[in-house]
Amino acid sequence: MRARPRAKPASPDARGAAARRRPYDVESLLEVAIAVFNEQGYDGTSMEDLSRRLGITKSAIYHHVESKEQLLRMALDRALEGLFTLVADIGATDQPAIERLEALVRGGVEVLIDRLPYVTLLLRVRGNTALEHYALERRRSFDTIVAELVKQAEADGDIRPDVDPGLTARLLFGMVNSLADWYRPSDHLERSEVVDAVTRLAFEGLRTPRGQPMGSAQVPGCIAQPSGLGESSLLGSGRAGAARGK
Amino acid sequence: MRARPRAKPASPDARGAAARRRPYDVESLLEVAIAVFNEQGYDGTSMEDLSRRLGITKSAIYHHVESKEQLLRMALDRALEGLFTLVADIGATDQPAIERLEALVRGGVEVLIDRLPYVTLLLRVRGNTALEHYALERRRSFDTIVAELVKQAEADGDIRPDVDPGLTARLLFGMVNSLADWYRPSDHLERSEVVDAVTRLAFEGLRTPRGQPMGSAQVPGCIAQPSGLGESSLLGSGRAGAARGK
DNA sequence: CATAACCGTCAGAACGTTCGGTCGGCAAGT
DNA sequence: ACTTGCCGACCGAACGTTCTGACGGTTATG
Repeated sequence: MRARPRAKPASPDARGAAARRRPYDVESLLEVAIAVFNEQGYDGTSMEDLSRRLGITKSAIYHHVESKEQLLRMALDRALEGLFTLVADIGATDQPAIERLEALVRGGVEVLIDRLPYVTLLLRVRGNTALEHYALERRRSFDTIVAELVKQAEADGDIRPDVDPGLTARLLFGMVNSLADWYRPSDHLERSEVVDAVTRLAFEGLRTPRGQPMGSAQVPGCIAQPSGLGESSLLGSGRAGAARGK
Repeated sequence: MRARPRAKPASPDARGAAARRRPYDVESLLEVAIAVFNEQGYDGTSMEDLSRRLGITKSAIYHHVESKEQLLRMALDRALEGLFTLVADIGATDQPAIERLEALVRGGVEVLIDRLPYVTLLLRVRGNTALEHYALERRRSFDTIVAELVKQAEADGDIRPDVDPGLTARLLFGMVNSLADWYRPSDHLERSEVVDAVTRLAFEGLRTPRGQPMGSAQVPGCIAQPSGLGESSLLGSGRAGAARGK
């Protein structure tokens, strides 16, 4: 039943299709592979899935690439390289912590957008294999850098002291990293627009600026919240406009 | 049919182990399964992995559960139920949008923490199967609700108008959802502490409150930023302490 | 109070399928 | 003639799932 010797003229169509398309190299193949990984998850993507998307056979993939894991490794390396280049650039400056932190956030958003597929993959790694474990460790060391910057800025009195620095750092970059879950370059949402939005929200908060109400709704400028300012704004905020309710 | 009375000593060890342990039911099995899913990813977890962790065989799992996917479905349902119960509760009130939004954020953090394993799984779904696609749709409809609340609060003049509402909403819940990536109940980090931290950061920003500097470092209270307030705080903030730079 | 019927729980051994990966060879450009 | 890009056939292992049946405990009956 089995044991079909060898040879065969093969179908000329298949060859033709391969010839007509621009042949793959490692780079173009990687691009597609990572896109599929991000759609279906790394574990959820089989080499056959990849081959189908590439329009070539599984074995053809192995002509360009050593293993499935190598594809992942290349992606993770590019993501990590982007992040650590960023911290190196910022570390070379001598601004105060708060400004370095802001630069880190802005730069973080830029790296995330510029290398979206790579960073997306990095953010989803769970540490199953040795490679993933390594990537996870590097990522953690990046997070530590952020946390220490936050701590320093807090010591400088430049960011609110009523939240734990580690917690702040995680939430801050949690917000940044969430970009990977929804940002698509095709949304014609400018990179700079996102950078500004993140920076504003993170540093100034989403509530209408107290110092200078913009447009309508005037506010008694600069009112001092009753010290425990965040407990609950449901009472005593004295805010007009509350009656609007839809 | 199966009239095989007593006979066969078989292996006493294996049986004994099963008998000595409190037997599994769907609930206890689900708990372990979801923990493993969250460690290794759903696709990265085989039924054999599960059986190893449970201390029973693969076939024994199928005595309690119809399929691997059913385990996922149960988890996703619990996560979604938590989120939509929350929006139902909030929808029943008639507070202004900004306060409902804050309640949604606080409640979102609480749901996420209370049902951490379930929500974590939900947040990692990529829409491969029909089930995942359904979960993804439901999640999207939740996000839409958030976005509309943000839009309304912005129309009320209660949150900053210089950021697109959809963008704001995504970033806001991006921050909330990032909890799933690092929060562990064992960190003895109180739930309420996290809720407050998220709320403060999201609504007031992480910069030291302008209206009322706490502790040291005085700030010229209530200075009016030059209208385009967020462009870059590197210049002109007039902040002292900048000299500290480590 | 014994015992037989029945139940939930699980092991063991398979099922067919799909996995990541290998191999020999063909076609075309240089 | 050699390299580059690829195909089709194939492998052993692992996958999710199913089947048969053994075991301990409960319950109903005599």
